[in-house]
Amino acid sequence: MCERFSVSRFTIRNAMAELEAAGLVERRKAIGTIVKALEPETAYVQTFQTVEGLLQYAAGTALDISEMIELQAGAELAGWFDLEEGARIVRLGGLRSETETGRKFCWTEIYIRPEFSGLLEHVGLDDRPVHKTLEEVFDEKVQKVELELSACMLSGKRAEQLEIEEGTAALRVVRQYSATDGRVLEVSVSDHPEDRHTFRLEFSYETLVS
Amino acid sequence: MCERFSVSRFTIRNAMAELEAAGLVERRKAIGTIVKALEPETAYVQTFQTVEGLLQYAAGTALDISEMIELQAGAELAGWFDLEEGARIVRLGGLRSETETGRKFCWTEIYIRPEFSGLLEHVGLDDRPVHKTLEEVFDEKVQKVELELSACMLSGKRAEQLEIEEGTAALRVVRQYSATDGRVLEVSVSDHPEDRHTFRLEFSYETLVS
DNA sequence: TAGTGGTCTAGACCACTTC
DNA sequence: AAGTGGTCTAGACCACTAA
Repeated sequence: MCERFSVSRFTIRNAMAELEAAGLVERRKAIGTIVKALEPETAYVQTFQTVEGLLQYAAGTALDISEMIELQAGAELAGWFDLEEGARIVRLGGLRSETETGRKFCWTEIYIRPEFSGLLEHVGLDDRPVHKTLEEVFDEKVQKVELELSACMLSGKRAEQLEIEEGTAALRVVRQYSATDGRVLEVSVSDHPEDRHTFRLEFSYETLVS
Repeated sequence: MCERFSVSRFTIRNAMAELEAAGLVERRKAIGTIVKALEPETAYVQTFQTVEGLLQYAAGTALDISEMIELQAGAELAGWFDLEEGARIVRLGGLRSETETGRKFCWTEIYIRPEFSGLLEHVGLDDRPVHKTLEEVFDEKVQKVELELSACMLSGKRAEQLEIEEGTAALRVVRQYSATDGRVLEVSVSDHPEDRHTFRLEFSYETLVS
Protein backbone atom coordinates (compact mmCIF):
# COMPACT_ATOMS: atom_id res chain seq x y z
CA MET A 1 0.00 0.00 0.00
CA CYS A 2 2.96 2.33 0.64
CA GLU A 3 4.09 1.81 -2.96
CA ARG A 4 0.60 1.89 -4.39
CA PHE A 5 -0.26 5.25 -2.83
CA SER A 6 3.32 6.62 -2.67
CA VAL A 7 3.17 7.34 1.03
CA SER A 8 5.08 6.12 4.05
CA ARG A 9 4.03 3.30 6.28
CA PHE A 10 3.19 5.81 8.99
CA THR A 11 0.45 7.28 6.82
CA ILE A 12 -1.01 3.91 5.91
CA ARG A 13 -0.98 2.82 9.52
CA ASN A 14 -2.73 6.00 10.64
CA ALA A 15 -5.42 5.45 8.05
CA MET A 16 -5.83 1.84 9.13
CA ALA A 17 -6.13 2.93 12.76
CA GLU A 18 -9.04 5.14 11.74
CA LEU A 19 -10.76 2.27 10.00
CA GLU A 20 -10.17 0.12 13.06
CA ALA A 21 -11.63 2.75 15.39
CA ALA A 22 -14.73 2.89 13.20
CA GLY A 23 -14.99 -0.87 13.54
CA LEU A 24 -14.63 -1.49 9.81
CA VAL A 25 -11.48 -3.62 10.00
CA GLU A 26 -9.79 -5.81 12.53
CA ARG A 27 -5.99 -5.89 12.76
CA ARG A 28 -4.24 -8.92 14.20
CA LYS A 29 -0.53 -9.29 14.84
CA ALA A 30 1.24 -11.51 12.33
CA ILE A 31 -2.08 -12.42 10.75
CA GLY A 32 -3.20 -9.40 8.82
CA THR A 33 -6.00 -6.90 8.52
CA ILE A 34 -9.48 -8.26 7.99
CA VAL A 35 -12.44 -6.30 6.69
CA LYS A 36 -15.24 -6.67 9.22
CA ALA A 37 -17.88 -4.30 7.88
CA LEU A 38 -18.51 -1.92 5.03
CA GLU A 39 -20.57 0.53 7.07
CA PRO A 40 -19.95 1.80 10.61
CA GLU A 41 -22.21 0.17 13.14
CA THR A 42 -24.81 2.38 14.75
CA ALA A 43 -27.15 1.98 17.69
CA TYR A 44 -29.60 3.82 19.90
CA VAL A 45 -27.74 4.93 22.98
CA GLN A 46 -28.95 6.35 26.28
CA THR A 47 -26.44 7.69 28.79
CA PHE A 48 -26.61 8.79 32.39
CA GLN A 49 -23.58 10.30 34.10
CA THR A 50 -24.60 9.10 37.54
CA VAL A 51 -26.94 6.60 39.13
CA GLU A 52 -28.95 9.60 40.25
CA GLY A 53 -29.89 10.10 36.62
CA LEU A 54 -31.61 6.75 36.81
CA LEU A 55 -33.48 7.91 39.87
CA GLN A 56 -35.05 10.58 37.68
CA TYR A 57 -36.30 12.74 40.51
CA ALA A 58 -35.71 16.42 40.50
CA ALA A 59 -33.15 17.50 43.06
CA GLY A 60 -35.90 18.94 45.23
CA THR A 61 -37.18 15.69 46.68
CA ALA A 62 -36.18 13.83 49.82
CA LEU A 63 -36.79 10.34 51.11
CA ASP A 64 -38.12 10.20 54.66
CA ILE A 65 -37.46 6.72 56.01
CA SER A 66 -40.14 5.73 58.48
CA GLU A 67 -39.86 1.94 58.54
CA MET A 68 -36.96 -0.35 59.28
CA ILE A 69 -37.64 -4.04 59.67
CA GLU A 70 -35.80 -7.31 59.29
CA LEU A 71 -37.72 -9.99 57.45
CA GLN A 72 -37.29 -13.51 56.12
CA ALA A 73 -36.85 -13.55 52.39
CA GLY A 74 -39.63 -15.17 50.40
CA ALA A 75 -39.00 -16.85 47.08
CA GLU A 76 -38.95 -13.67 44.99
CA LEU A 77 -36.82 -11.65 47.37
CA ALA A 78 -34.34 -14.51 47.88
CA GLY A 79 -34.15 -14.84 44.12
CA TRP A 80 -33.26 -11.20 43.66
CA PHE A 81 -30.28 -11.52 45.98
CA ASP A 82 -29.45 -15.10 45.00
CA LEU A 83 -29.82 -16.22 48.62
CA GLU A 84 -31.51 -19.14 50.35
CA GLU A 85 -35.20 -18.75 51.03
CA GLY A 86 -35.66 -17.59 54.60
CA ALA A 87 -32.50 -15.50 54.69
CA ARG A 88 -32.88 -12.46 56.90
CA ILE A 89 -33.04 -9.26 54.91
CA VAL A 90 -33.38 -5.70 56.08
CA ARG A 91 -36.08 -3.54 54.56
CA LEU A 92 -36.34 0.22 54.75
CA GLY A 93 -39.54 1.99 53.84
CA GLY A 94 -40.34 5.61 53.40
CA LEU A 95 -42.10 8.37 51.61
CA ARG A 96 -40.36 10.54 49.05
CA SER A 97 -41.78 14.03 48.81
CA GLU A 98 -40.95 17.39 47.34
CA THR A 99 -39.05 19.39 49.93
CA GLU A 100 -40.74 22.68 49.01
CA THR A 101 -44.39 21.74 48.56
CA GLY A 102 -44.47 18.59 50.65
CA ARG A 103 -46.22 16.86 47.75
CA LYS A 104 -46.01 13.12 48.26
CA PHE A 105 -44.16 11.66 45.35
CA CYS A 106 -43.82 7.93 45.89
CA TRP A 107 -43.52 5.21 48.46
CA THR A 108 -40.18 3.45 48.38
CA GLU A 109 -39.05 0.19 49.89
CA ILE A 110 -35.38 -0.64 49.95
CA TYR A 111 -34.08 -4.16 50.50
CA ILE A 112 -30.49 -4.50 51.59
CA ARG A 113 -28.24 -7.53 51.26
CA PRO A 114 -27.64 -9.14 54.70
CA GLU A 115 -23.91 -8.37 54.75
CA PHE A 116 -24.71 -4.68 54.66
CA SER A 117 -27.24 -4.58 57.50
CA GLY A 118 -24.76 -2.42 59.39
CA LEU A 119 -25.69 0.29 56.91
CA LEU A 120 -28.74 1.10 59.01
CA GLU A 121 -26.61 3.10 61.44
CA HIS A 122 -25.51 5.37 58.62
CA VAL A 123 -28.82 5.77 56.84
CA GLY A 124 -30.98 8.83 57.36
CA LEU A 125 -28.15 10.93 58.76
CA ASP A 126 -27.86 12.73 55.44
CA ASP A 127 -30.31 12.83 52.56
CA ARG A 128 -28.16 11.04 50.03
CA PRO A 129 -29.47 7.95 48.26
CA VAL A 130 -29.03 4.73 50.22
CA HIS A 131 -26.95 3.04 47.50
CA LYS A 132 -24.55 5.98 47.64
CA THR A 133 -24.03 5.54 51.37
CA LEU A 134 -23.65 1.80 50.85
CA GLU A 135 -20.98 2.31 48.20
CA GLU A 136 -19.04 4.53 50.54
CA VAL A 137 -19.35 2.69 53.83
CA PHE A 138 -18.59 -0.76 52.40
CA ASP A 139 -16.28 0.34 49.60
CA GLU A 140 -18.45 -1.22 46.92
CA LYS A 141 -19.11 0.04 43.42
CA VAL A 142 -22.43 -0.15 41.61
CA GLN A 143 -21.52 -1.58 38.22
CA LYS A 144 -24.95 -2.31 36.86
CA VAL A 145 -28.46 -1.07 37.48
CA GLU A 146 -31.47 -2.98 36.20
CA LEU A 147 -34.83 -1.26 36.04
CA GLU A 148 -38.24 -2.84 35.75
CA LEU A 149 -41.27 -0.65 35.19
CA SER A 150 -44.77 -1.95 35.57
CA ALA A 151 -48.23 -0.83 36.61
CA CYS A 152 -49.95 -1.78 39.82
CA MET A 153 -52.84 -0.87 42.09
CA LEU A 154 -52.31 0.86 45.40
CA SER A 155 -54.16 -0.65 48.31
CA GLY A 156 -54.99 0.20 51.92
CA LYS A 157 -51.90 1.16 53.85
CA ARG A 158 -49.88 2.45 50.91
CA ALA A 159 -52.78 4.50 49.59
CA GLU A 160 -53.23 6.00 53.01
CA GLN A 161 -49.56 6.91 53.34
CA LEU A 162 -49.59 8.57 49.93
CA GLU A 163 -52.92 10.25 50.68
CA ILE A 164 -54.67 8.93 47.62
CA GLU A 165 -57.88 7.04 47.01
CA GLU A 166 -57.99 3.30 47.43
CA GLY A 167 -57.46 1.56 44.09
CA THR A 168 -55.43 4.21 42.33
CA ALA A 169 -53.11 3.09 39.53
CA ALA A 170 -49.40 3.49 40.17
CA LEU A 171 -46.15 3.21 38.27
CA ARG A 172 -43.90 0.70 40.01
CA VAL A 173 -40.18 1.06 39.42
CA VAL A 174 -37.96 -1.76 40.66
CA ARG A 175 -34.24 -0.99 40.68
CA GLN A 176 -31.63 -3.66 41.21
CA TYR A 177 -28.12 -2.45 42.01
CA SER A 178 -25.32 -4.94 41.29
CA ALA A 179 -21.62 -4.90 42.11
CA THR A 180 -18.83 -5.76 39.71
CA ASP A 181 -18.85 -9.42 40.76
CA GLY A 182 -22.59 -9.67 40.08
CA ARG A 183 -23.76 -9.61 43.71
CA VAL A 184 -27.00 -7.70 44.06
CA LEU A 185 -26.31 -5.06 46.71
CA GLU A 186 -29.68 -3.39 46.99
CA VAL A 187 -33.14 -3.56 45.50
CA SER A 188 -35.57 -0.70 45.68
CA VAL A 189 -39.27 -0.71 44.84
CA SER A 190 -40.98 2.63 44.28
CA ASP A 191 -44.70 3.13 43.69
CA HIS A 192 -45.64 6.41 42.04
CA PRO A 193 -49.36 7.17 42.03
CA GLU A 194 -50.80 7.94 38.63
CA ASP A 195 -50.04 11.53 37.50
CA ARG A 196 -47.40 12.10 40.15
CA HIS A 197 -44.49 10.86 38.08
CA THR A 198 -43.64 10.06 34.50
CA PHE A 199 -40.51 8.15 33.67
CA ARG A 200 -38.68 9.67 30.73
CA LEU A 201 -36.02 8.15 28.49
CA GLU A 202 -34.34 9.49 25.39
CA PHE A 203 -32.38 7.45 22.90
CA SER A 204 -30.27 8.83 20.06
CA TYR A 205 -28.97 7.07 17.02
CA GLU A 206 -25.19 7.12 17.16
CA THR A 207 -22.19 5.54 15.53
CA LEU A 208 -20.40 3.19 17.88
CA VAL A 209 -16.66 3.65 18.35
CA SER A 210 -13.83 1.23 19.13
CA MET B 1 9.35 15.62 27.26
CA CYS B 2 11.42 13.84 24.58
CA GLU B 3 14.58 14.83 26.45
CA ARG B 4 13.15 14.20 29.87
CA PHE B 5 12.13 10.64 29.09
CA SER B 6 14.77 9.96 26.40
CA VAL B 7 12.22 8.94 23.78
CA SER B 8 11.26 10.24 20.39
CA ARG B 9 8.44 12.65 19.71
CA PHE B 10 6.47 9.80 18.15
CA THR B 11 6.34 8.01 21.49
CA ILE B 12 5.32 11.09 23.41
CA ARG B 13 2.62 11.89 20.86
CA ASN B 14 1.25 8.35 21.01
CA ALA B 15 1.05 8.58 24.78
CA MET B 16 -0.66 11.94 24.55
CA ALA B 17 -3.16 10.54 22.05
CA GLU B 18 -4.08 7.90 24.62
CA LEU B 19 -4.63 10.52 27.28
CA GLU B 20 -6.75 12.49 24.86
CA ALA B 21 -8.86 9.45 23.94
CA ALA B 22 -9.48 8.87 27.64
CA GLY B 23 -10.60 12.48 27.89
CA LEU B 24 -7.91 13.45 30.38
CA VAL B 25 -6.26 16.13 28.25
CA GLU B 26 -7.25 18.40 25.42
CA ARG B 27 -4.78 19.20 22.65
CA ARG B 28 -5.16 22.38 20.67
CA LYS B 29 -3.10 23.39 17.66
CA ALA B 30 -0.58 26.11 18.39
CA ILE B 31 -1.96 26.49 21.90
CA GLY B 32 -0.81 23.49 23.84
CA THR B 33 -2.08 20.53 25.79
CA ILE B 34 -4.39 21.23 28.67
CA VAL B 35 -5.15 18.83 31.50
CA LYS B 36 -8.93 18.43 31.66
CA ALA B 37 -9.38 15.71 34.24
CA LEU B 38 -7.35 13.47 36.53
CA GLU B 39 -9.71 10.52 36.28
CA PRO B 40 -11.42 9.11 33.18
CA GLU B 41 -15.07 10.04 33.00
CA THR B 42 -17.52 7.22 33.42
CA ALA B 43 -21.28 6.92 32.93
CA TYR B 44 -24.13 4.47 32.97
CA VAL B 45 -24.87 3.48 29.40
CA GLN B 46 -27.78 1.62 27.85
CA THR B 47 -27.63 0.57 24.21
CA PHE B 48 -30.12 -0.81 21.72
CA GLN B 49 -29.02 -1.86 18.25
CA THR B 50 -32.39 -1.16 16.68
CA VAL B 51 -35.55 0.75 17.46
CA GLU B 52 -37.20 -2.63 17.89
CA GLY B 53 -35.14 -3.02 21.05
CA LEU B 54 -37.03 -0.03 22.40
CA LEU B 55 -40.29 -1.71 21.52
CA GLN B 56 -39.35 -4.46 23.98
CA TYR B 57 -41.87 -6.97 22.73
CA ALA B 58 -40.84 -10.51 22.07
CA ALA B 59 -40.79 -11.33 18.37
CA GLY B 60 -43.94 -13.40 18.74
CA THR B 61 -46.40 -10.52 18.90
CA ALA B 62 -48.29 -8.76 16.14
CA LEU B 63 -50.24 -5.53 15.95
CA ASP B 64 -53.69 -5.89 14.45
CA ILE B 65 -54.82 -2.45 13.30
CA SER B 66 -58.57 -2.12 13.59
CA GLU B 67 -59.08 1.64 13.63
CA MET B 68 -58.06 4.34 11.20
CA ILE B 69 -59.44 7.82 11.68
CA GLU B 70 -58.48 11.38 10.88
CA LEU B 71 -58.92 13.82 13.75
CA GLN B 72 -58.29 17.44 14.62
CA ALA B 73 -55.31 17.83 16.87
CA GLY B 74 -56.03 19.09 20.35
CA ALA B 75 -53.51 21.10 22.32
CA GLU B 76 -51.43 18.15 23.51
CA LEU B 77 -51.36 16.36 20.17
CA ALA B 78 -50.54 19.54 18.25
CA GLY B 79 -47.77 20.19 20.75
CA TRP B 80 -46.20 16.79 20.15
CA PHE B 81 -45.93 17.45 16.44
CA ASP B 82 -45.27 21.18 16.78
CA LEU B 83 -48.32 21.96 14.63
CA GLU B 84 -51.21 24.42 14.85
CA GLU B 85 -54.10 23.33 17.00
CA GLY B 86 -56.80 21.85 14.78
CA ALA B 87 -54.37 20.34 12.27
CA ARG B 88 -55.70 17.11 10.83
CA ILE B 89 -53.81 14.11 12.07
CA VAL B 90 -54.26 10.45 11.25
CA ARG B 91 -54.60 7.98 14.07
CA LEU B 92 -54.29 4.22 13.85
CA GLY B 93 -55.50 2.01 16.64
CA GLY B 94 -55.08 -1.66 17.25
CA LEU B 95 -54.51 -4.54 19.57
CA ARG B 96 -51.13 -6.18 19.93
CA SER B 97 -51.32 -9.83 20.86
CA GLU B 98 -49.13 -12.90 21.03
CA THR B 99 -49.37 -14.71 17.74
CA GLU B 100 -49.30 -18.16 19.34
CA THR B 101 -51.57 -17.84 22.34
CA GLY B 102 -53.67 -14.89 21.15
CA ARG B 103 -53.09 -13.30 24.56
CA LYS B 104 -53.94 -9.62 24.34
CA PHE B 105 -50.85 -7.66 25.12
CA CYS B 106 -51.65 -3.99 24.78
CA TRP B 107 -53.77 -1.44 22.98
CA THR B 108 -51.74 0.87 20.78
CA GLU B 109 -52.63 4.16 19.16
CA ILE B 110 -50.33 5.58 16.55
CA TYR B 111 -50.46 9.22 15.49
CA ILE B 112 -48.86 10.09 12.18
CA ARG B 113 -47.62 13.48 11.03
CA PRO B 114 -49.97 14.90 8.32
CA GLU B 115 -47.33 14.78 5.56
CA PHE B 116 -47.18 11.04 5.93
CA SER B 117 -50.90 10.29 5.77
CA GLY B 118 -50.23 8.46 2.52
CA LEU B 119 -48.61 5.82 4.70
CA LEU B 120 -52.04 4.34 5.38
CA GLU B 121 -52.00 2.58 2.03
CA HIS B 122 -48.84 0.72 3.03
CA VAL B 123 -49.74 -0.11 6.61
CA GLY B 124 -51.03 -3.52 7.57
CA LEU B 125 -49.76 -5.18 4.42
CA ASP B 126 -46.89 -6.67 6.38
CA ASP B 127 -46.46 -6.97 10.14
CA ARG B 128 -43.49 -4.66 10.46
CA PRO B 129 -43.64 -1.72 12.87
CA VAL B 130 -45.28 1.38 11.41
CA HIS B 131 -42.23 3.59 11.93
CA LYS B 132 -40.20 1.10 9.92
CA THR B 133 -42.60 1.35 6.99
CA LEU B 134 -42.62 5.13 7.34
CA GLU B 135 -38.82 5.28 7.23
CA GLU B 136 -38.80 3.25 4.07
CA VAL B 137 -41.69 4.78 2.13
CA PHE B 138 -40.74 8.40 2.83
CA ASP B 139 -36.98 7.91 3.03
CA GLU B 140 -36.80 9.27 6.56
CA LYS B 141 -34.51 8.20 9.38
CA VAL B 142 -35.50 7.96 13.01
CA GLN B 143 -32.71 9.79 14.80
CA LYS B 144 -34.17 10.01 18.27
CA VAL B 145 -36.78 8.13 20.25
CA GLU B 146 -38.23 9.58 23.42
CA LEU B 147 -40.08 7.34 25.82
CA GLU B 148 -42.44 8.30 28.59
CA LEU B 149 -43.71 5.69 30.99
CA SER B 150 -46.57 6.33 33.33
CA ALA B 151 -49.45 4.56 35.02
CA CYS B 152 -53.11 4.99 34.10
CA MET B 153 -56.53 3.43 34.54
CA LEU B 154 -58.25 1.57 31.74
CA SER B 155 -61.83 2.53 31.17
CA GLY B 156 -64.84 1.31 29.20
CA LYS B 157 -63.97 0.76 25.58
CA ARG B 158 -60.29 0.04 26.09
CA ALA B 159 -60.94 -2.39 28.93
CA GLU B 160 -63.45 -4.18 26.75
CA GLN B 161 -61.06 -4.48 23.84
CA LEU B 162 -58.34 -5.87 26.09
CA GLU B 163 -60.85 -8.12 27.86
CA ILE B 164 -60.04 -6.90 31.32
CA GLU B 165 -62.11 -5.57 34.17
CA GLU B 166 -63.10 -1.93 34.24
CA GLY B 167 -60.65 0.10 36.30
CA THR B 168 -57.57 -2.02 35.86
CA ALA B 169 -54.18 -0.33 36.20
CA ALA B 170 -52.06 -0.14 33.07
CA LEU B 171 -48.57 0.83 32.07
CA ARG B 172 -48.72 3.55 29.44
CA VAL B 173 -45.73 3.88 27.15
CA VAL B 174 -45.59 6.93 24.90
CA ARG B 175 -42.97 6.81 22.17
CA GLN B 176 -42.05 9.83 20.12
CA TYR B 177 -40.03 9.20 16.96
CA SER B 178 -38.06 12.19 15.64
CA ALA B 179 -36.15 12.74 12.41
CA THR B 180 -32.68 14.24 12.14
CA ASP B 181 -34.11 17.74 11.71
CA GLY B 182 -36.18 17.41 14.87
CA ARG B 183 -39.56 16.87 13.19
CA VAL B 184 -41.66 14.39 15.13
CA LEU B 185 -42.64 11.72 12.61
CA GLU B 186 -44.83 9.48 14.70
CA VAL B 187 -46.12 9.17 18.22
CA SER B 188 -47.40 5.91 19.65
CA VAL B 189 -49.29 5.36 22.88
CA SER B 190 -49.48 1.83 24.25
CA ASP B 191 -51.47 0.75 27.28
CA HIS B 192 -50.38 -2.53 28.88
CA PRO B 193 -52.76 -3.90 31.49
CA GLU B 194 -51.15 -4.63 34.80
CA ASP B 195 -49.20 -7.95 34.80
CA ARG B 196 -49.23 -8.25 31.02
CA HIS B 197 -46.00 -6.41 30.44
CA THR B 198 -42.98 -5.21 32.38
CA PHE B 199 -40.59 -2.73 30.85
CA ARG B 200 -36.98 -3.69 31.46
CA LEU B 201 -33.84 -1.57 31.22
CA GLU B 202 -30.25 -2.36 32.07
CA PHE B 203 -27.49 0.18 32.56
CA SER B 204 -23.80 -0.58 32.91
CA TYR B 205 -21.07 1.61 34.29
CA GLU B 206 -18.58 2.29 31.53
CA THR B 207 -15.68 4.55 30.75
CA LEU B 208 -16.52 7.02 28.01
CA VAL B 209 -14.17 7.29 25.05
CA SER B 210 -13.25 10.12 22.67
C1' DT C 1 9.93 34.98 16.52
C1' DA C 2 9.76 31.06 19.39
C1' DG C 3 6.89 27.40 20.50
C1' DT C 4 2.79 24.35 19.81
C1' DG C 5 0.30 20.46 17.89
C1' DG C 6 -0.49 18.10 13.23
C1' DT C 7 1.33 15.63 9.44
C1' DC C 8 4.60 12.92 7.12
C1' DT C 9 9.07 10.39 5.43
C1' DA C 10 12.55 6.80 5.84
C1' DG C 11 14.21 3.37 8.23
C1' DA C 12 14.82 0.05 12.08
C1' DC C 13 13.78 -4.05 15.23
C1' DC C 14 10.44 -7.23 17.40
C1' DA C 15 7.25 -11.22 18.09
C1' DC C 16 4.49 -13.82 15.75
C1' DT C 17 2.21 -16.82 11.97
C1' DT C 18 2.23 -19.40 7.83
C1' DC C 19 4.18 -21.78 4.19
C1' DA D 1 12.12 -17.65 5.35
C1' DA D 2 8.76 -14.35 4.08
C1' DG D 3 5.24 -11.52 5.58
C1' DT D 4 2.30 -9.29 9.18
C1' DG D 5 1.11 -5.78 12.59
C1' DG D 6 3.31 -3.27 16.67
C1' DT D 7 6.71 -0.21 18.35
C1' DC D 8 10.10 3.26 18.00
C1' DT D 9 13.89 6.73 16.33
C1' DA D 10 15.36 10.87 13.91
C1' DG D 11 14.23 14.35 11.34
C1' DA D 12 11.34 17.42 8.41
C1' DC D 13 7.68 20.97 7.15
C1' DC D 14 3.23 23.26 8.11
C1' DA D 15 -0.26 26.50 10.12
C1' DC D 16 -1.15 28.70 13.88
C1' DT D 17 -0.76 31.41 18.49
C1' DA D 18 1.17 34.46 21.71
C1' DA D 19 4.69 37.22 23.57
